[in-house]
Amino acid sequence: MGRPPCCDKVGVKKGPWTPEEDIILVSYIQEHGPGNWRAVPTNTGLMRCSKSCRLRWTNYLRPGIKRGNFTDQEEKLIIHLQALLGNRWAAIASYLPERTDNDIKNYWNTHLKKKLKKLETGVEGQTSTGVSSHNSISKGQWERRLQTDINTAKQALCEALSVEKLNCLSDVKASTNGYNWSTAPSTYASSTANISRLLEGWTRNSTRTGASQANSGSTQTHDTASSQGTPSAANCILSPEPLESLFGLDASSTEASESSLLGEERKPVFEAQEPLFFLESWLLDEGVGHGQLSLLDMALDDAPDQLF
DNA sequence: AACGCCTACAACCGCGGGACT
DNA sequence: AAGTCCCGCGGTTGTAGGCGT
Repeated sequence: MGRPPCCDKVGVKKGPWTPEEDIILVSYIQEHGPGNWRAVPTNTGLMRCSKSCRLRWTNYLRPGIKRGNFTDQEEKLIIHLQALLGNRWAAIASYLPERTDNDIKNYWNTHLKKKLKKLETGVEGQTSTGVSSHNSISKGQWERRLQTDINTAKQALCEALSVEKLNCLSDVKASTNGYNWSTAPSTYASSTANISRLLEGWTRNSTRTGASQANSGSTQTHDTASSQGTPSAANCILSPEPLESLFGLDASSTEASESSLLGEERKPVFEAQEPLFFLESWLLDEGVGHGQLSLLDMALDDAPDQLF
């Protein structure tokens, strides 16, 4: 019954990865493609558990990852999405194809949380309107608060998009059609820069062979999202889904959205499947700052096409 | 110059869902 | 059908580097 056990925990190395380990891992993935993580330690001789290998790949070595400072636009987008989705970092990361969920999570915990806290205490004095404070307030209050959060975030997002829209879109497109090494910041660790060079050849090959390759290259770089039935942002950009599937507005998901609005937990009001251009459409069509239709309304309405 | 505190981020841990046998 | 395991996710921790005193 079942499968053989995962990597035995005896002799498993922990702690920071060395450049040598990185190269071994990258070389292996270059040859076999990501996935089947259980086989990685045994086949490479790495004294790491499969989980650790996967984590190292997805959070650090994977091509197409943008490192370094978050832009204002990214920051605002994260704030906005966090207000909408809660701490669903993987879902949020699907809107920022060049950032990993771990990165976003860290950035939220270290920067944005404090930033928002400061703003709250500064602007609103003693009242706390934090995104996580809804547990202590009534449902009606929470809904109104969420509405305010969304409107505020929406305005910020619009500002960000209007300023950096072109850059953003070109970056996103470039990174989805091929790995955008030109955006890699200079602060990227020298060891991984070497690995980047190593990968460069591989990614060129991968993008050349393109989408027909089911198990390697660009189609695998976002396997985290796609393997869970949640198309990555890259996939969404390249092949937009019908609206119904984007918003999950079949009976079950609408029900889920409604229950999320009334429930204890902050859940997404739409499935995290469509990236920036959905948000842009939403902003541009609606008119920011004075739009009366919110995402809450969207979720409650059964007519998604009225948004566009 | 040395020390201690703070910040940022890489990595680990535990859990849940789904796949596999 | 049931047991087992893999994979991915979110929360948390450990540590290195930066900064102020």
